[in-house]
Amino acid sequence: MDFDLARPIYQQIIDDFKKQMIRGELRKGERIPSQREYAEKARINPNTVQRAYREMENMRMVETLRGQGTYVNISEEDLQMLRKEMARALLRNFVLEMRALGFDDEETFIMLQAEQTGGEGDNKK
Amino acid sequence: MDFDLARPIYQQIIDDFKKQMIRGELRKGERIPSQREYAEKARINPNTVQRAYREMENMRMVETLRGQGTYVNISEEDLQMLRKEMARALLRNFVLEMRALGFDDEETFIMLQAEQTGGEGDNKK
Amino acid sequence: MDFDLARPIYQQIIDDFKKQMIRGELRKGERIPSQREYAEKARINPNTVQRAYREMENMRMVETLRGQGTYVNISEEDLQMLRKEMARALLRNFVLEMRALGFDDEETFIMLQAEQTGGEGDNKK
Amino acid sequence: MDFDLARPIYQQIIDDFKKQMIRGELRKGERIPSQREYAEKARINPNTVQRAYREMENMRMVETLRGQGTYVNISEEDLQMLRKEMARALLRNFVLEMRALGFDDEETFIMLQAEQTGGEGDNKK
DNA sequence: GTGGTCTAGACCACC
DNA sequence: GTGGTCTAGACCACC
Repeated sequence: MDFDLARPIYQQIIDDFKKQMIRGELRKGERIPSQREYAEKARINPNTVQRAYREMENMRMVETLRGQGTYVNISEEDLQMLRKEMARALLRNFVLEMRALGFDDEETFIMLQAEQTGGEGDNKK
Repeated sequence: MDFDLARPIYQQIIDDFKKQMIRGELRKGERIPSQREYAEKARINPNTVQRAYREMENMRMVETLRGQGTYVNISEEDLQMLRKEMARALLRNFVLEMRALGFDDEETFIMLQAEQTGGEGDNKK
Repeated sequence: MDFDLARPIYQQIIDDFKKQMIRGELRKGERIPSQREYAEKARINPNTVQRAYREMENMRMVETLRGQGTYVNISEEDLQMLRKEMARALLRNFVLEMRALGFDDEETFIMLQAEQTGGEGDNKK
Repeated sequence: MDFDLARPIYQQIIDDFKKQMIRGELRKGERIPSQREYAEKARINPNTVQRAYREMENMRMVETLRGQGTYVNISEEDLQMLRKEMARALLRNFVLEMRALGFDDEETFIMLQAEQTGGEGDNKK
C-alpha cells in the first residue's frame, strides 16, 4: 500500500487560478497579484509562487511583463478546453470511486439525482 | 487561500480497511495484519499503524485480542451504513466541484451518463 | 495470579479532569492547560498528554481549537451521568472487596455508619 | 499532579496471602508454595518472591523452616486484627472518594443499600 | 510472537 | 504561542 501525499503547493496555486478563470472571476487581461504579494498573503515561500507562475506562463495561461506584473492571457477557446478537462477528471474519478464502493452505474445515477435535488435546492441556469 | 494537506496516514489506513470491508474482501472475524507486519510492509512507523488500529477499535470496526491479533468486527448493518456514508460524501463533493466549475446539475447529469457508458463499457449488476 | 499494573498515565489525567468537572472546579467553556504546559508541569511527555486530551475530545468532554487551546465542553446532563457512573464503580468495587474479606452486607453497612460519623465529623449537605 | 504507580509486586503478593488467610482458605500450619514454585507460576523474579516471604516472616504471618518450606503462622487474634485493618482502609478510602464526587454521607448510605440489594442478591451470613 | 504505554523529539499549520 | 502528525525506539504484559 502506498499513501497519498499532499498535492504540491505550486500545483494547488495553479489549480486555484484555473478555477477562478473558469468561473469568470479572473478575465483575460486582468492582473494577478505579484509574486511577492501572493507569497506574503499565503505565507509561503516566494520560490513556490514563482514556480507556479512560471508553469502558468509556459502553459500560456498568463503573460509576464517584466517590471509590470503578470496578466491573465488565455483564449476563450482554451478556457473551454480547460473546463472540460477538469470536469472530465472529476467525472472519471467519481465514477471509479462509486464502483469501488460496489455501486453500479444505475444506482450512482439515481443517487446523484437525489443528492442534487436534496442538497441545497435547484441549480438550474 | 489555504492549501490542502496530505490526509494523515493513519486515516488513509482506516479508509483502506473500510473499503476492503465494504467490498467484502475483509469479512467479520477475519484477522488483519499485526501492527508490526503492517508497519514493515508499508514502511511506516508502528506507532502510526497503532493509532489507526486503535481508532478502528474505538469505532468498533475491529476487535483487538492482546497477544493474539486484531480481528474484523463490524456488523452487516454498520457496513451498509458505512457504505452509504462514503457514497454520500463522494456525491456531495462531486456535485459541489462540478458547480464550482460552472456546470449546472442538468449538464452534470448528462456528462455523467456519457462518462459511464463511454468510460469502460457497461457496469450493470 | 495476576498483578495489578499502574493505571496508564493518560487515563489518570482523564480521571483527574473528570473529577475536577464533577466537583465544579472546571466548568463548561473554561480553558484547560495547553498540552505543553501540562506536560511540563507534570513532567511527562507531551505525547502522553496529547493522548489524554485526544481521548477527552473523542468523548466530547472537551473541545479543541487548533492554535488556540482546549476548552471544557460537557453538558450538565453528561456531567450527572459521569458522576453516577463513577459512584457506581466505587460502590460496586467497595461491596465486592468487603465481601471478599468475609463481611456480609449488614456488617459492611454498620461499619460504614461508624466510619462516616467517626472519620472526620459530619458531612451533611 | 502526581501519578499513581503500580503497587510493588511483593506487596501484592503479601496482600494476596492476607486475603487468603482472612477468607480461611489458608489456615495456620498449612504450607504455602516454595519460593521457586511461586516465582515460576507467577512468572516473576524469585527475588521478588523472596522479599514478600521475608516480610511476611518479619510480620510473623508465616514461619520458614530451612529446607522444609514456609508455613502459615498467624494467630486467630492477629487474623481478626488484620481483617479489621483491611476493612477500615477500604471504608476510609470509599468514604473519601464518595465525598470527593460530591455525595454526602446520607446519599452514599442510600446508594450503598441499593448496590447491595441490586448487585447480586442477598449476602447474609 | 502479539498489542499497550511511554519517552524524545522533529516538523508542520494555524493564531 | 497553540494543537496535529509522524518517526524512532524502549520496555512491558500476555500468548
